[in-house]
Amino acid sequence: MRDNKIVDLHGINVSCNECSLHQLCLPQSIDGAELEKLDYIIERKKPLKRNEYLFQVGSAFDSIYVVRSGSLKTFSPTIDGQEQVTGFHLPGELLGLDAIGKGHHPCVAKALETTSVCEIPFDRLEELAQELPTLQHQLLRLMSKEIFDDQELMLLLGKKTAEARLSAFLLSISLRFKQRGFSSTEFYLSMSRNDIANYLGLAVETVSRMFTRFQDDGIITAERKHIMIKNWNALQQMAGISQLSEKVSKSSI
Amino acid sequence: MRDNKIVDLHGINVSCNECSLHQLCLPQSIDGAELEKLDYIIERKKPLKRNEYLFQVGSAFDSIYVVRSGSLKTFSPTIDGQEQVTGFHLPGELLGLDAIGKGHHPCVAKALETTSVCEIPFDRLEELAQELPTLQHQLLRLMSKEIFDDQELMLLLGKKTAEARLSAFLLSISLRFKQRGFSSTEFYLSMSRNDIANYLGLAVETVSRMFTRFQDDGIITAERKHIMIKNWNALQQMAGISQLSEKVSKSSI
DNA sequence: TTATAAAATTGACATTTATCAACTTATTTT
DNA sequence: AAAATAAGTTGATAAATGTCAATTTTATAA
Repeated sequence: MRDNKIVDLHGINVSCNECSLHQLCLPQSIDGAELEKLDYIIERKKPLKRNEYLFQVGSAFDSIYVVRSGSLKTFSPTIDGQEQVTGFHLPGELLGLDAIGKGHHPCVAKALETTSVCEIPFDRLEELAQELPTLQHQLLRLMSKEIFDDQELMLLLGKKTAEARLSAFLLSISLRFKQRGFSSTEFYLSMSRNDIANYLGLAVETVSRMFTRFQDDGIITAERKHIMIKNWNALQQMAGISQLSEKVSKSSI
Repeated sequence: MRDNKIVDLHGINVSCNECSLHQLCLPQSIDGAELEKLDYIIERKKPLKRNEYLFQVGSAFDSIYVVRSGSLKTFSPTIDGQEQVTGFHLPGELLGLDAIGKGHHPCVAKALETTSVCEIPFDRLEELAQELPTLQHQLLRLMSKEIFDDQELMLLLGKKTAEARLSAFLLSISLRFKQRGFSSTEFYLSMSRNDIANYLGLAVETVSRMFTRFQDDGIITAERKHIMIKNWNALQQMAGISQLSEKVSKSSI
């Protein structure tokens, strides 16, 4: 998995400068010669096909990754040989930050669709951050955002009812798309119902039933993976989180 | 809350050098003159009494905190005026890392008992990290550990049954005590059953019943807040996580 | 100390959700 | 295109959990 050749995507040299995710990513705060330095250390790997792995449990940590397009899920194996999904990763989001401390990845990252990522060798990033105060600052901000987002998700998983969990999940996905300039009311879920159920600590059947119920109530339309949010307020009401939307929209990261 | 005077605890000047949490904390990787610099910027605040706040939702972020003794819970207000507990913080653990990105605290931190913390002004820490590569490295490691731990907890909250959640919770607390040199088989839970239930997304009554069931099955003894773990394997079995213990014990942070 | 309030436990019951099974609809593969 | 496989949906039922109420225990205040 990790022996993919580095390629110029579609024959062009994709630089941070031209990247649509620039604002969300590390280069946000630097420019000119500094940006070139960062650009230089970033490796752009051959896109992953669906079900290919970016890294495996226990594999050595040496890079963090930014999703450029597509999406991945991360999961941990459980005692009974199942997997437990710990997260979904959309364009502009980082992967691998949980591995810095231990030096190896605590989870598996698997592409949910054709997915391309930027690979940033961490030791070189650290060196660069030592040189460039604004880069260090941005790196710390991004890690803080990761912690914040994780806590947001714990808020989601701490909900008691299936209704509250699924609606909070849909809102969360929706807002993440919005942050990246995509529609927040119409999108495709790249993960299966099974993955969603697993992630939310519910049975697949319960998730399926909730989807049909939300649809019957006119709150969403869900045709397979294609979701449209019809009644945002109702979703928020059910999710029962006061500041989910404000929190995220206030975000300046 | 934030206007507490800075005091020398019990009249002695507690330095990082003498701190029992040294190994877990930021100074781990530095020494001598460098340690003095760090020591200099750290403020040791007057201990918080039970139910006092370390920070409130929306309050300006300018410091991160390390718990020296005692414990705190963090929580977010929900739409219906309730609180949702997002974490418990034991000695040696950091607070406030989720606020760096936004510049204000997204949750409330409240002392569960008499609690003392070290306050580390973040801008000064950033400056110092710019000077000292090993400190930058340690800071990144600690933030990574925070992300890792959060994901561990999402694994916990993703469990379907109350049994699995409570046992995973007890194991998690136990291992955190162990990491800090306390007993992993006998400890006091500083949080109420209500806080535990809230955190785990369960009803208080369910938590209470689980405690009695675990006790009847000889897996633990629980006398109010005093917990003794009698059958570690059974707990692990119920938690259904394969590597919880190994993961944590391998931890070199 | 006594009085009062809060926290924890227990029981009865209603509701929700998981499980099992059947079936339909997509998606791959041959 | 047909066959095979996987994913998703729906129904019936059992099990788990939430809710309500009563009670006991512990903590706090007068």
